[in-house]
Amino acid sequence: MGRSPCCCHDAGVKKGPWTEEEDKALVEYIQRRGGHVGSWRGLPKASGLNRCGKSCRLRWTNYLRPDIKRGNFTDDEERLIISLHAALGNKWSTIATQLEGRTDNEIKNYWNTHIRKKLLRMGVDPVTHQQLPPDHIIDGASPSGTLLPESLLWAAAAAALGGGLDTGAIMQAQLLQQLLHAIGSNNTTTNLIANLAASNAMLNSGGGIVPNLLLQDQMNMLSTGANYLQPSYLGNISSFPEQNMVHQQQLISSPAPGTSSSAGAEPADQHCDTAAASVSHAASPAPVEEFAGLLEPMMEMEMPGLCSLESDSFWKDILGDSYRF
DNA sequence: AAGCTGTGCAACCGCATTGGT
DNA sequence: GACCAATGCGGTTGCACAGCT
Repeated sequence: MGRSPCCCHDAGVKKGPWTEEEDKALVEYIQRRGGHVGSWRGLPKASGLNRCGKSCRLRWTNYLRPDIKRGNFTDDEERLIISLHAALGNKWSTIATQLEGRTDNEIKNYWNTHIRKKLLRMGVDPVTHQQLPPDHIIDGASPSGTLLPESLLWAAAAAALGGGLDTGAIMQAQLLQQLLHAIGSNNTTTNLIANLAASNAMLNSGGGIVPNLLLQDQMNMLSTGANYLQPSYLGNISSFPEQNMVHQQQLISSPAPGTSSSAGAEPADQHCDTAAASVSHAASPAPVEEFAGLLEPMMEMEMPGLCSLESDSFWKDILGDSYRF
């Protein structure tokens, strides 16, 4: 694909930090045009700036735009970033759309300078959001690189969504996580239904994904009841080290995967592994139909808002993908 | 006080993607 | 479908500053 030579390579174009005068010229020019830039490439000439159009765009979108929120990130914002990163990876621009007033560059910087280190300190791989092996925790180096089931699930969800991110879609993906977990664990049907009902009620209770992620009491619910798709360490970010110790102890004392009989109180990550392991060796010819059979008892219950497998191809597609993994 | 080191962040670079012809 | 221009995006760099020795 032919790529045009960038004006940034012109010898006379200024680089480096912007001056107040340049900022003023850029802001005034854009404001004169009612906030509509038109062509960034033509902007420098039209505004009298000796800058690359690309540089102008960056300066505007990352710094000068009037709706940019400055200042420290709140705990809620931090939690949201981690959750979204667990779901989306380094899709900073997509993540930025969920944080009003924050730019992708700002979030990316904050991730690299704060959150990433914090996760490493507590023994969580910032790439996979899974617990690091004990010998990796101290130095925080060399993430496992293994794409774990939760990531695969999210990848499938993201693919099914066509790369878009909307509240309902995330909620569906989260409910799917719950469903897969329920299948993978040795739940009784009653527990399965209770689990699903809990997560479904939670999904239906909020106005959107953001409130669901942010409300502390709901976060507490996650760690004590329903296995929602939040990294388990999100329950209380301020006590990462303490939580890590508890988690380590759980890992040491917990029975081998697949032998757990408790339904709800364990970290979602572990359950996800179990669920996916169960799912992955399910060599049945028609996993989606089999799954539909599991759901049959629930269909007699009142679960408003829970989509049906017959009517929602979203579920079929993702489940199919998940089984293929 | 001077030098060194680590940190945070704005800005840059280059590939990917999109849209028009 | 091929080509090109423009923009979007994520990784990386480099500078300013603070803290430490």
